Amino acid sequence: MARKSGSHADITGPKVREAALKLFARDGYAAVSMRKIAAEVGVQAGALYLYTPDKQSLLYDLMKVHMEELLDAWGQADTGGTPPERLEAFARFHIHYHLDRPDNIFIAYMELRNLDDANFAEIEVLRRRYEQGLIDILEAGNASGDFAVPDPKLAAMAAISMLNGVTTWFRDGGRLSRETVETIYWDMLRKSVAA
Amino acid sequence: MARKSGSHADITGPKVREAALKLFARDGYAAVSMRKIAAEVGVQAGALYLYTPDKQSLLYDLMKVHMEELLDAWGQADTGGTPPERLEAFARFHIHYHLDRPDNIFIAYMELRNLDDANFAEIEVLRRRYEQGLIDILEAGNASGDFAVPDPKLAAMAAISMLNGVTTWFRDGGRLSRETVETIYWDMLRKSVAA
DNA sequence: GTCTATATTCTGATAGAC
DNA sequence: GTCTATCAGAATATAGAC
Repeated sequence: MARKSGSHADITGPKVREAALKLFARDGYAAVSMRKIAAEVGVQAGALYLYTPDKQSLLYDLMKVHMEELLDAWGQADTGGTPPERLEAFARFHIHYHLDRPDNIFIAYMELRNLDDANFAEIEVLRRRYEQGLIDILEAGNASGDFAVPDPKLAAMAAISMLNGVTTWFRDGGRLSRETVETIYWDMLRKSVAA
Repeated sequence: MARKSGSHADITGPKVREAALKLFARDGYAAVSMRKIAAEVGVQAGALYLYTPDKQSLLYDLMKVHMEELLDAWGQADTGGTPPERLEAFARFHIHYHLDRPDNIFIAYMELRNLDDANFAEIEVLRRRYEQGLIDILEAGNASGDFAVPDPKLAAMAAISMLNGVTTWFRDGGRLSRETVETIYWDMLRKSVAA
């Protein structure tokens, strides 16, 4: 199949989403205009509407793909074992995955309020599913006597908040390596829920 | 001194900042127009410029006042003692203070990117001063043998991230009381840095 | 001190040429 | 598939009446 000259649907589509992700993460959804996204891609504003029905769908699609990929990746990384082993896997997975995708987590946690009601509800389901995975581990650890967590729901929120924070300050090439950071965070989390 | 009828500078000024705080926290700086702030206050858009030179200054003033009050309040709450005592005071203070001012912390942590460069630099100094207070406690605890914190800077970030998270889900009248939440968070933090 | 009116720029989105 | 041109409305901010 010969590619028609001037036809770039297979390239421009992904580039639009990449540009939107980058700019939404950097400046915030509301502060980014369709013209700025177009300029980042290197097309005119009108051309964007070949790839998305509107700006809101662009945000929703980015979030949905991110959450689905996150859930899928954690499903693969969660290879079982004792509750402490699973918790370590979760902590290391979460930090590692998010440090590789700082823009994604930024919009996933900061731009929820810019989703319209129906889209928000759908993303919220996926977000809660991810949280529930951690809650399950904490409850299993309580049952096995490895953990002493008075409220697994609260502890899960606290743990995720703590781990998420790493993306706000970590930079590759800084004072600490990823491996060191991962280990220190895991150590704090381990002690915080220990029996 | 008789008040002139129709003159409300002493009332409207604070109302403008209150309205801006509320709307910036709810919808985000970029999504809030001067017209919406004016509508919330009950005046016309043009009248706002009697109380602020522009929208950016409104955001900056809110952040600056918040950070200065936060630093001042922690200065009062930090009554000394052993490192574990001071850490407990910090944890309880931080949660308590922020649950009372959810809008303030929301903009302080979410709208930093909407400050222009000069304003950002000034707010960042205040933010780091607050963080440094916690780092000092952790270092004192390492020295006294109460804590075993391999990297106090990182641990301070992790702790603040964890504590900040409470504002994203806590609602008065929910499943858990403030006192319970405060105690559970403090317990997790205590264990996470323990020797 | 607040209003109305306005200047100017930008917004999301669409229509039609190529 | 991308462009130019354009619409209708909203944005920040200012000027001048009252």
